[in-house]
Amino acid sequence: MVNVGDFLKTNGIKPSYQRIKIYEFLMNNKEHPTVETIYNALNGQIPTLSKTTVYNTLKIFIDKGIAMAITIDEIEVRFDAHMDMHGHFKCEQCNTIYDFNVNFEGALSDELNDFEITEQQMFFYGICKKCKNHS
Amino acid sequence: MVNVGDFLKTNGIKPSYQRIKIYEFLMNNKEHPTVETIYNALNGQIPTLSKTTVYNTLKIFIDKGIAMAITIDEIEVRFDAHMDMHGHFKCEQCNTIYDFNVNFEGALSDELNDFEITEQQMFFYGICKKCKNHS
DNA sequence: TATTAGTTTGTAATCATTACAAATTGATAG
DNA sequence: CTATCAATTTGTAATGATTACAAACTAATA
Repeated sequence: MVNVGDFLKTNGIKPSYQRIKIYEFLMNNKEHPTVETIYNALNGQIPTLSKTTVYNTLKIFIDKGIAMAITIDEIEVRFDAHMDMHGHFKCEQCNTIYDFNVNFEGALSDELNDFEITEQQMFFYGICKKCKNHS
Repeated sequence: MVNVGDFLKTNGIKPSYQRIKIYEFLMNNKEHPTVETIYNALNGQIPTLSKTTVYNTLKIFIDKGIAMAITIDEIEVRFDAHMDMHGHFKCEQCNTIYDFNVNFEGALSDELNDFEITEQQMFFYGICKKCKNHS
C-alpha cells in the first residue's frame, strides 16, 4: 500500500488524522479488534479521541467497502480491513481468532445461481491446534 | 420426529410445557425467529410466558446442541433448530433469510487440519432472485 | 402432607451501540 | 487576513437487547 491518505481519498473518504490512524491500526492488526480495543490503542496518540468517532469512522469504512464487520463473538462486533476472501476460526478455549483460506468453487449447490452475492462470511468454532496439544 | 417431549428427554432436557412449545415453534418456523418473535408468537397460548424463560430455554437448547444461534443480523440474535449443515443468505432488500446447502469437501485448505471444528456458520449477503427480477 | 429440586416469572441492572447537538477544524471566497 | 460554510469530531444522553437475581410456582418424591 502506497499511502493510507491517498488510499482513503481513492475510496471517497476525506483523510482526516483520526481516520488515517484508525485505518492504519486496522491494517497492522490481525487480531480483529473491537471498538473498545481500537479506542484504547489510539487514545495515547490522540488524547481527545472520542469513541463515537471510532464508531462513525468504522461505519464509513464499511459503507465504502474498505473494511468489514465480523460478529463472531456475540457481545461486541469486531472489525477487519483485510478484504481478501477468508474465513474466521474462533478457539473456544483460548479465544484466539484465526484466519483461514476458503475456496468456494464447487462447495455451493446451484440454489443461489440467480442470487447476487455481495458479501460472504464464514465462521468456524472449536479447539485450535495449540490448545489441543496442551491438554 | 416422533414426539417433541421424548425428543427433549433424549437430549437431557426436562420437557416442560414452555420448552415443548418453544421447540415446536422453532421446528415449524423456517424464518429464523428472534426472541421477540418467539415471545410474541407464544404469548397467546401461554399468557404468563416470560421473555426470560424464552432466553433461558434457548440457552438450554444451544447447550444441549439441539438449536443454534445465528447473528446474521447485527441487532438481534436469531435461532434455528434445523441442525443439518446449511448456510444462510440474507437479502438486503427484502430482509428475507434463505437457507442453502453447502458441501465443504475440498473448499478448505489444510490450515485447519489439526483443529477440532465443533461448529460451522456461513453467511452470505446480497440481493435475492425475487428482488433482482422486480427492479 | 412436607420437603426439595427444578422451572418460571418479573424487575432491575448491564453494556454495546446510536442519536443528537455543540464544539472544532478545514477549505474557500472576498 | 477574515468571514463564512461545510465537514468532522466530540461528549452526553438515550435506546434496547441481554443478563442477573430473587421470589413465586410446579412437580416429584418420600
